[in-house]
Amino acid sequence: MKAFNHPAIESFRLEQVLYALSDPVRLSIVNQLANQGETTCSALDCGRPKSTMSHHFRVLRESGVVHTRCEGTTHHNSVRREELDQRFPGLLAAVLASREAPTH
Amino acid sequence: MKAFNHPAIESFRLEQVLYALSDPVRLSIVNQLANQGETTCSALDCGRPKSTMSHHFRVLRESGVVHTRCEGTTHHNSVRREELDQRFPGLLAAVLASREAPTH
DNA sequence: TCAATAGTTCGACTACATTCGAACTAGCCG
DNA sequence: CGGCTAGTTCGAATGTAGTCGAACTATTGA
Repeated sequence: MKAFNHPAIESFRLEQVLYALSDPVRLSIVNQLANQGETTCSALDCGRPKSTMSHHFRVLRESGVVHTRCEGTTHHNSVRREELDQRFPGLLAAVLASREAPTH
Repeated sequence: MKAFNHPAIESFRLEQVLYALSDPVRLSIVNQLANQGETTCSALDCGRPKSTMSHHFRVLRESGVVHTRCEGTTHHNSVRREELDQRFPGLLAAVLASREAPTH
């Protein structure tokens, strides 16, 4: 398959990134990628069909959050950590650190 | 007017906060509140009718981002800085710091 | 060449968001 | 009381997003 067009850092838009991260499925994807490093689409279990997952990966790619590397028929996804941190310092770290509600 | 029900810190949900901040109008509101401190609804100029602004303030209130204090007929709005920072450390700061694209 | 696998794209459906005008509520002041 | 002002709520119109099955593309391997 052909490679994807990933947006350049300068064209990242804060609203778009926040929107991409505001969906539970996508937030779960990003958390898993952040924990496991590069991961294929099918290795993430979100209990949803491929077409749905593909849609969410596209949203994440187009916002600049995720990079997809094609190798044969498999797609290796990773979080664009350095670039996100350069453009929006501290944002990703804050989001990743805020997964769970505090114990009460 | 009667006071609003503001959610408690424990019930803040990350997705909801990110979603609230992912709208340009609401992001503008939050930025203005962060800069100016407590501000009335009408003091914010977003070029939109009252009903639209009221809707956005409600979204911001219900997500926990904004607190509204009623005094007579005017509503004083402010960002719930300490509580947000307690629940999602660094998130608000990162969002507020990321307003503009870098010079290029 | 044929089948299997990984993932995308398309189309349809449903649900929800944004927007705004109009009507409403509540407090203030003459 | 009557009018003014600040802001909410309602309802309708429009747009957009999430979901999924079905069809498709591309690659690997027998």
